[in-house]
Amino acid sequence: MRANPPRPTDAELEILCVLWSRGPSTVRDVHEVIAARKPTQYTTVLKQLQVMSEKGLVRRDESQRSHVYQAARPRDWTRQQLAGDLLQRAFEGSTGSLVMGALSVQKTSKRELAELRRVLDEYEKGLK
Amino acid sequence: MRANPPRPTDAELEILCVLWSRGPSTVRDVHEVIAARKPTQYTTVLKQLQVMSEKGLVRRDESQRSHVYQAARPRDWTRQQLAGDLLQRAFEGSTGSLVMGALSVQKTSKRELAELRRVLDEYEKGLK
DNA sequence: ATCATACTACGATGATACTCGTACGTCAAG
DNA sequence: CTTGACGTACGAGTATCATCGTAGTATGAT
Repeated sequence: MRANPPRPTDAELEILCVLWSRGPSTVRDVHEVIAARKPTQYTTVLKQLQVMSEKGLVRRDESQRSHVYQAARPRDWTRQQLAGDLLQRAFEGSTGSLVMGALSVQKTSKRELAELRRVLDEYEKGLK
Repeated sequence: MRANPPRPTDAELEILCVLWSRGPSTVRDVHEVIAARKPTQYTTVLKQLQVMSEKGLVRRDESQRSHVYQAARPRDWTRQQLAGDLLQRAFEGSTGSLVMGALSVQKTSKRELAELRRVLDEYEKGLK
């Protein structure tokens, strides 16, 4: 149970996504979702969640026979960490470059572009 | 020398950044830059570069006694890969969320915001 | 020729990630 | 009370990452 959790690994992030979308879940719940995409043993997910609990990435409620796990940090907070981390490691802190990179890899529709402008406006409003 | 190189690890990315900024470099060149930030042995950088060469992340010119390394892929291409990868793994492919995350972690100035709008405009122009 | 310097090659080590099998406990139905 | 279904705990195997020490080779200066 470390105080501030480390950057989640690939497998851990996949599990976190499930928890974020489903809310508090049992191992069985998570396993069903994961195994649907890629053949995975139940105990693999279990072990993963135990480790994640150790790291402080998830919280565990043991009051039930089937323990219930939930993400320790909200989705947007974690996303922010990951974006900031990549920003530092690969983009020299240049937000513009990151945005450009994201735009060019994913075909972004006109609608989404408008949405992005709205995001910028909103952000600027909260700035001053 | 794998055909399409895998996602670079943290240490590898750090070295790639040096190569991108310096251009073709010897191990010594790279080591000097790396060691300035964090105490690191020469042979660590050497080994790293050998492995990266094996993976196809860098190319090696052995014609000189001191081998000369250069990044196998251009900076922007790699950045795009990384952004796209994160986009898929953590942001459900939503560019808007990624941008939002990037904005909120790094204090972005008004000037940069204007720059970002320009980036959006330019991207849209090339779209239709 | 000898010697110090600079360079590459490579094995070893410890840490972490990921996966799975096995052991074991609990509980309800028969 | 036995059995089967379901749950957790945990050790172990394999792979990758990151770091470094040692060995050996080439080069240039004395």
